[in-house]
Amino acid sequence: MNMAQRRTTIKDVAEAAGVGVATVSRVLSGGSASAETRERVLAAAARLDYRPSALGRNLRQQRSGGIGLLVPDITDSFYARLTDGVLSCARSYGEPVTIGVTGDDPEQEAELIGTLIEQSMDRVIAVPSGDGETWAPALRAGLNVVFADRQVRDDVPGVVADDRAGVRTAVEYLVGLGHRKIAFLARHGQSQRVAAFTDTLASLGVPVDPELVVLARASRDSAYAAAAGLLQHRADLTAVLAGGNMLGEATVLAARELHVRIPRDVSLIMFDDVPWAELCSPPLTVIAQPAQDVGYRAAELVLRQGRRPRTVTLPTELIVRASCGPRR
Amino acid sequence: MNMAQRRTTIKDVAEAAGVGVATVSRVLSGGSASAETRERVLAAAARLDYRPSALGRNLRQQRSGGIGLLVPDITDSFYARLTDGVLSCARSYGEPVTIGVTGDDPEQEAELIGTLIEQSMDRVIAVPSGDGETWAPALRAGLNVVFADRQVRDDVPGVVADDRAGVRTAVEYLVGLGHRKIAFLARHGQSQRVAAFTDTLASLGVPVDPELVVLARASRDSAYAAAAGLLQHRADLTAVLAGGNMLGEATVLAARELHVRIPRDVSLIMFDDVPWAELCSPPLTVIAQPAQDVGYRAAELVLRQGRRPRTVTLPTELIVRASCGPRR
DNA sequence: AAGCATGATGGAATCGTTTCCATGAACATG
DNA sequence: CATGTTCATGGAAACGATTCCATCATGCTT
Repeated sequence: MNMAQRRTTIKDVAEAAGVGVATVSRVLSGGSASAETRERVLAAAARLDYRPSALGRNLRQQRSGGIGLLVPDITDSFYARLTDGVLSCARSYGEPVTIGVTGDDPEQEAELIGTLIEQSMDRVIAVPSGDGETWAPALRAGLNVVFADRQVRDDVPGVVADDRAGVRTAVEYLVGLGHRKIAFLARHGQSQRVAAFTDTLASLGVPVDPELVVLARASRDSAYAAAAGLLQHRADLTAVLAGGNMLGEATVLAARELHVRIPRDVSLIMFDDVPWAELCSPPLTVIAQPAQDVGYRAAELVLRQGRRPRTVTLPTELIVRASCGPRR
Repeated sequence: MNMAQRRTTIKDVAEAAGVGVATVSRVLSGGSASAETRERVLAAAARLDYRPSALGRNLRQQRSGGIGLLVPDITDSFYARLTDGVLSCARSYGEPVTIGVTGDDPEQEAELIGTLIEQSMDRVIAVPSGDGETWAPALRAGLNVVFADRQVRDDVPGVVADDRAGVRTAVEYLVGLGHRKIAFLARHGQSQRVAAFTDTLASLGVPVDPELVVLARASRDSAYAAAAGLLQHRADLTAVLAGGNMLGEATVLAARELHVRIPRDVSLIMFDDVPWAELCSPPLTVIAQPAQDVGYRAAELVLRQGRRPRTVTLPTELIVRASCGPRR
């Protein structure tokens, strides 16, 4: 049997090149060495196909390479794109990324943080669940954290999309079309967006009906229940703003089920531009968020540990397709 | 400033409990110890909030915890769900997962494998790109690999969806509706599916037109180009089988662009059931694949290193919606 | 030519854990 | 009582890297 042979260590290379281990280490990490020695060491390393063990290095240097990434749900297109951004930045630094899904549950999040600490990961990008209190112990332990998509603590740098502006633009657009009874279908914890929603309505002189703000949990079922309930009980509704692609999906589905026509009966704007928004019938008007950029910038922030700005806000964009019409 | 203080080590716990480090290690990993000592150690560990360093452990034990996961594109719903399955299984074992995206490019794949080896990851789940030759060095080095979704080597266990059966069912369904000119829009490397496609046509006595098998690369652009080309140049076409959700998306988009109506002008069946398939207009008939299960089973395989079956094949299912009609 | 600066080099310590082995105590058995 | 057995325990050696420090050779300056 082809048993796993012992991996080649720095010691093997040193022997093969006829030098000490210190010299090998120096040559390989760009320290000073004579041209001849350097060549011998490099040749030996290549010949033996030597790869330094990250374990040994990290143990010695008291810092794990690699960055941890915590997202609520990798299945959600938004977080998948965010993850893609993180990976693409991390790759250019040669840093491995360890990922975990929190299910938007602070308890699971805390458990995952524990795992990361055990791995000596000192750099973490997270879409935080809950109120951010979960992060207090990790921060005290000196963890280098950057929040993405949501900002729940002032003492942690973050990268977010400008959802306040996104909401404002969307609401202005709907009001401009004559809508007055506009519902906001939001996920728990999107208080920023809810605030922007009511603020904008108020500033446009449209009466705010608190019952038209409906909160759902992160699951598909919860989203559907919220959307269906809204469409059923509020026949006076003329427009819906969905606070995420899952909520948008649920709204389209519920509308079809209940024979509510979009945009003829109600107009719909969805947060986050996903590929299927264009395939939908009608194609959905959306507030596009730069999900990949959010991830990329967050990774930059956590890798360049020098200066750390408070919060980076990336622009959103209203993409008008065909799911909104004038008030019926 | 709250500088990152030294982490508490096993030595600290030993001192606090008034025992040797060996005893602490034994107590914490379930070895034998007197009841009184055990209690003292546990108390000290809890008091100091001690977490053993995975780095130290792994270095000593010559095996990195954790499993590596290599997928072509995390943005693709199929691979995202597969990843979700891997994560959910890995979590129940308490194993961290390090993820990398290959872009379906053997070169990037090789680079990522190198990174994993540097991390001393000895367990890897991969959706292999190319012909699997990339994996020869890693296997020789004793890496514990499981393939997912594609099977490109006989000497590596794998978990795949039964795409041959899926293709057969789909083609039989289309032929049953009267279709004769059926195109297969496939990604490079899906030779299994292509073979199943032509075999099924032949067995049903339908003449096989090699020009109706079109290959695209993994990108969105390439998929669109292939779909558009097919619909433009083959006006005699009556049905399309799309070999993946990106190809399906491209077909719907291209059809809409070219004013080809689905299912009136051409019928469409898409591989992989994604959430938006139901939102599409018309809702898409699909071959559902158990993406999450594929990931979960692959993780089980790589974690239970005992017996290793050759290949696990999971069933696919034809879900009939509204994108197929009788031959026009 | 002596003294000094410079630069290459290797030995050894270190990181935090597990695990081998020796030690000693307690206990049972003859 | 002597001897053997069991068991808890702690010291020390690994694991594979980096890095401090001492050593030595070389070249330059005075």
